[in-house]
Amino acid sequence: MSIDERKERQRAERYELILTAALKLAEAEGWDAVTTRRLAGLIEYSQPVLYSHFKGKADIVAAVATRGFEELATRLKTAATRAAGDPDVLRNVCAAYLDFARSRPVVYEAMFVLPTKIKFASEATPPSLRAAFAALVAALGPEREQSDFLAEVLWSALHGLVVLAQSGRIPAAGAEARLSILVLKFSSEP
Amino acid sequence: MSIDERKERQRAERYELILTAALKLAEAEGWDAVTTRRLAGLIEYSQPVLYSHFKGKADIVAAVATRGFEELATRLKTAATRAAGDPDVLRNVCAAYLDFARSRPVVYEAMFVLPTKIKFASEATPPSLRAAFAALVAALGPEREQSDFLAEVLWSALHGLVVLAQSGRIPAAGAEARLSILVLKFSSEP
DNA sequence: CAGATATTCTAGCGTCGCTAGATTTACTTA
DNA sequence: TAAGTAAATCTAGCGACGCTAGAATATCTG
Repeated sequence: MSIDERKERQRAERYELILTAALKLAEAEGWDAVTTRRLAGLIEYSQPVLYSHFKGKADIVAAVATRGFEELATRLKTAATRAAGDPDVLRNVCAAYLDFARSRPVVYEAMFVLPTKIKFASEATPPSLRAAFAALVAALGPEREQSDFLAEVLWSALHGLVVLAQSGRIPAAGAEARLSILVLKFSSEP
Repeated sequence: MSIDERKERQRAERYELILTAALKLAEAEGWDAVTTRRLAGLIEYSQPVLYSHFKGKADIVAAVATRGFEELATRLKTAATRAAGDPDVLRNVCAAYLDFARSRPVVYEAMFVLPTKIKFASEATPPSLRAAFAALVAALGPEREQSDFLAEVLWSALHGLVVLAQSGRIPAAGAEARLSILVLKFSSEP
């Protein structure tokens, strides 16, 4: 059965090839440029091969997004532990979120902007996504009332800052000042 | 020159016809369903007629968005004056923002989500958009330091709540609770 | 009514996501 | 090793997209 194993391995490699090609192309020219034809050209296979790995273009984007959830969760957890106990935990975690969005804009877009079938806030939510959200909750400090709602509002603010900045709707300058304001508002006990 | 006036009037009517058809179609089936072909069919003219009024599809969306800015500005100003002096100004204005987004989701999408060439935070920013932002600034109370940054963070939070809810990324339930938290955080002096 | 001008339409270009069916490649068996 | 089968891959094409050149029609002017 070693032949089948090799085939399986080669398929997995080609799967990776597709994902990295999609990511590189999106990073270079945006998700609009990621067409099935160009992707097929990049991996040097014909279009239908893509469909033997993914259900369609949306599925490829979703796969990139899923990896993004893992990276974001890791980053947030790292930021939280590095500043554990510190009064700046919240600031560190928020900064990590914003840094992630800044450093991987197209991945962020795949995760949180493009239409997706990935389930949020349900049983089918990917574990990495739950973990990322849990990191936000934790950063807000010890169990308060309605800490889930609180975390959702914080997340909304962070997400708003990211997308409004990415689409040029708020100026790039002043990001630090906005972060400070946000942290101030959310760390002070009412 | 009355003939030319009639022609001008008819052109203006057809312009309106296009915009209302686009809006209705978007409301019924989403912006993806708004194609130049379907739009042409709805107004009972051929496709190229659309291009004698608008530079392209994006231009039509932008026109819908521009009207949305006016409506939003009006709503926010009304909410502000109705509760003037009241300690609940902020809550009222935020609620008005969220209500607008809830009641006109596709218009909101055209304004703040879909890619657009409309300029934000620049000299070319439409007056209605500036007015809407000014209403947010005003709702935050008398001149504080960095009130523009503060308003931008508030706006980000509101926008985040809207888009994450609209895309199913945070649950529909609990909107009231989140609004309360947001207002609490932004109204308390640090 | 004839000619000029403005308006509208037909038809088509190149692109998209996606897929049926032909073809080639790889493996199995006699 | 050769023939036959199964798996993998490709060619070619469908219908829809935004957009436009140039033909056809309607409208106005002299």
